[in-house]
Formats: sequence, structure tokens, C-alpha cells
Amino acid sequence: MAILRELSWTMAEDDATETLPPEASADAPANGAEQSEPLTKSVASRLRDLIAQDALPAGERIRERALAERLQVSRTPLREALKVLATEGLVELFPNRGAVVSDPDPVEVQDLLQVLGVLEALGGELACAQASQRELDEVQALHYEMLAAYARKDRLTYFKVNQQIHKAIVAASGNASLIETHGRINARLYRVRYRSNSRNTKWDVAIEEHEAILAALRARDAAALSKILRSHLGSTWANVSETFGDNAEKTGR
Amino acid sequence: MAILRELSWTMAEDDATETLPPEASADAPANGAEQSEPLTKSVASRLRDLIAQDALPAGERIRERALAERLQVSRTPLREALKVLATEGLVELFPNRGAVVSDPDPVEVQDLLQVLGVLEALGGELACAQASQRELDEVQALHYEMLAAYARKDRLTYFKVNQQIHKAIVAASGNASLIETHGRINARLYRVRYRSNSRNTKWDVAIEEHEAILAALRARDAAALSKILRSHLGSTWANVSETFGDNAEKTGR
DNA sequence: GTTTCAAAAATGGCATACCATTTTTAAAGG
DNA sequence: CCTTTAAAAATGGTATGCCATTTTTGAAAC
Repeated sequence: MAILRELSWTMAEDDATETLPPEASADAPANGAEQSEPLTKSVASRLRDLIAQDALPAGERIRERALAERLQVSRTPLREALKVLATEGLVELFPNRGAVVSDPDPVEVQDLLQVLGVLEALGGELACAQASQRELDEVQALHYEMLAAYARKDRLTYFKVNQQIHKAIVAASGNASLIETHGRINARLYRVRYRSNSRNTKWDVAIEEHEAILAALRARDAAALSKILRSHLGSTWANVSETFGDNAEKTGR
Repeated sequence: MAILRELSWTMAEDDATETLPPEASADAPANGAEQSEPLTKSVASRLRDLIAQDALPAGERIRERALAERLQVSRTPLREALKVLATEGLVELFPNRGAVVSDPDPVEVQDLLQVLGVLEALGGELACAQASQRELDEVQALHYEMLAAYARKDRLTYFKVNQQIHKAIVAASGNASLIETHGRINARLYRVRYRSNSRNTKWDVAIEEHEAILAALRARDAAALSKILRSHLGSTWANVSETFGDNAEKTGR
């Protein structure tokens, strides 16, 4: 299918290894500061990117030896990274038959969105109380950027900025555990939501909701923002469920 | 300090390897079904137990070679397991200087409790809509067990049954992602909460709150249950913060 | 007695080798 | 041509070995 290409997705984590540079980094001795990030970590980071971009297609079995060679590392750090990604839910491990890139079904997606909803709701509440004016302004700026992408019908930019907005709100909560958990759940939904974004038929509704989000945030109205953010992900489900052919939306939940 | 001994803590996960059997399991050929669980998995499970029980004290550095020998495995599966536990937040990894058992400070604990609060609130809401009568009855039974432990001033049993109740409510939500996420956040708080349990000065308040929880659950009053569960973890923070000497409770959040 | 610093020991990071299980291949049988 | 099945190849699981970094040791200097 080969959707998803030009994304520079980063998790709520640390380093952002650039996408798909298979060659090992040459030694840069000019730097007097610390070097040497653990290989496992950078491999995990690269794998997250590859999965988000469908360069490792969902449902596909991962061959350790081949992938290790592709990434120019031995199997040991690759295996360690795969264990980590499995814990994060991005791949599934099958004893004696390796790893497969996770491909959540509608029920899982709905479950994840429900959790994401309450996490963002909490993020919004805390942000109303904790966010600096600086942070609020930045969210506002992102909001305008999003409107610009909407006006241009630039779905890719819209999607990326949209993600940034939600991430920024949660970040403004100042709650490290929340930020991390939110980032992780979000990562598991990334591919599915990206796919749904390109077919989203209720774009204008999403925009309206975002206006309400911004209004509540500016007013620091915690209760209102919490409510909107949670229901906003209900709308997301309405969109995403269309992507799962047919009757996925009526799972009776 | 050596608190925590007789717990048979299990995560929201799978297998429950018994605590501290250093000898490798002898081959049991009688079983025709599948055998051979991956070592990494069972090692991770054992480490979780050891951490929960303070057999691996918080803040202490983990020596790979020594621990590998103690667990009777090579360093490879142990290292893989440590990466997993690091992802779960139970240990922290320091490049080139190994792993340390996490010891959350008051701010982290408060953050974790806030997240746990909204997760349980969601669990309660969903449980009101989804739980079978069977599941409700079981929660009720656990509640009575807890009252029995309270009457006997048996704090250990109280603590364990209390945990079971909250876990059972979340489990009744039927939301797999929620169950998993809740289990993970909970695991990170386990030690701290256990410690606070033994000094809890507001035991009767907690009991009252549990009565309200049960009432709301029986009535399938989602809104009420959600609200109570979340504030219940506010009370938990009030208790836990006492454990962090002095002025931990007024962190201004 | 304290501090400095270099040698030595220990430790974590990674690659590789070997084994058991699984998957594929292909040959035999129908 | 399809099914069965046994050999062969490939794969994941684990142990071990080597190297770079870190930590400890202890002797010299103050």
C-alpha cells in the first residue's frame, strides 16, 4: 500500500534519529562532549520510525538476521529493542517464531482511543492550571498553522500539526507520567489515525472542535476543556472506524 | 529496611512465576502440551516480583553478572528483561553503568496517582456499562473480604484485597488497553503504596470511600463511580505523601 | 590523615557461536 | 496434480567471549 512516507514522527521520548540512514554513523571525533548512545536505544528509535511510516508493514514478520543487517547492527541490540517495542505494543512477540508488527483491530483501536481520551482530558485539566502563557501561546500558534493547512487542504501538514497540538497540551500539564503514557498510546494509534486522516470526511467538524478546544484552553476552563478533549476522540473514532470497512463502528460499545 | 515479604503480587499480565526459586525447572516430560516459555519473559516476571518485594531494593545498582548467576540464566535474557522493565518504569538504565531499581520521588508518585485516577475512573464508568452480574458479585465478595481484614486489623490482607478490588473493577471494563496501562502504572506505585499502607492513619476514611464505590457500582451509576474512584486516589496521595517525610503534600499541585 | 592519580579489576555493550524449534523444500506416494 | 512426509534450511533463543568504559584500589605525594 505504501502510504506514509514523509513523516518525521517523534515519540514523546528523546532522540530523533533521522529516517532510514542504513549506514553506520562515522566517528565524529571533533566533539569533545559525550558520545556513544546505547545501540539498543537508537535501534528502538529507528524501528519506531520504520513502523510509523509503514517501512516495516503491519502484520509482517520481522526477520532478525535480515533486519539486523539492514540496520548494520548485530542481533543482540536488535533483539533487545524488539523486546522494548513489544512492551510498548508496537510489535507482538511469538515464542520461537519471532516478532510481528502490530496491526490493531477495530476493538483495540476503540479501546486505545478511550484511554487516550481520558489521558488527554486530564492533560487539558492540568494544562489549564499549570500552563505558562508561553505554552498557551504556542498552542495557539500551532492552531493557526493547522487552520492554514486546512485552508490549503494540505492533509499531511494538518495531520502533523494536529498531533503536535494535542501533544503540546498534554506536555503543558507538566505531568511526566501522563506525557509518557499519552505518547505511548498515541504511538500505537499513529498508523491507523494517519490512514484515517487521508479519508476523513468530517474535516470541518474536527476543525470546529479544535476551535472549542482552543477557546476553553485560553479561558483556562478546565472542566470544559476536559469534556471537549474526551469527546473529540469520540469523533476520531467515528472517522477511524470508517477505515475499517463497513460495520466496525457498531461494536456495541 | 526489608519490609514487604509475603506478597504474591502478580501483574495484569500472564504467568505468575513463583517467587525466588533459583534452581532451573527440571524437564517435565509428562506434559504433552506446549512447554518452553521464553526465558526473557520469565526473568522479567521474576524481576518484577523481586522489585515489588524489595528483594531488589530501590535505588540499588543491579549487577548483571551477579544477578544472572542468582537467577541461573545467562546475561543475554537478563539484559533483555531489564530493557523491558526499564520501559515499564521499574528500573532506570544508565548508559555504560547499568540498571538501578526505580525509586520514585513524591512528584513522580503524585503524577502517577493522577494518571491512575483517571484510568480507574474510566474503568469504573465502563464497568458500570459492561460488567456482568458475575463480575459485580465478585467485587462485592472482595469488598466483604476487605472488611474482614479491616475488622482484624490485618493490614497485609487488607492491602492485597484492596488492590484486587481496584484491579477487578478495571478488569470488568473489558478494555484491554486500559487494563494493561492501569496494571503498569499500578506496578510502579506498588512499593510506595505498600509502605504507606502500613502507616495509614486514615484507614476508616478509605473504608468509607470503598463503601461508596461499591454502592455506585451496584447501582451502575457510572458518573458517580467515576467521580469517587478518582477522588479516592486523591486520598491515597494524602496517605502516601505522609510517607515522604514532612512537607511532601504541599508541592503546590 | 587527606588528596592525587595511575594501575588493576570489574562492569556493561556488543558480536558471535551454537542449539532447539520452526519453516521450507522437495521427494515419494496416492 | 494433490497430499504426505522427511530432509534441509532458516530462524529464534541462549550462552559465551571480547572490548571499551567505568569503578575501585592502593601507593605516592602532600
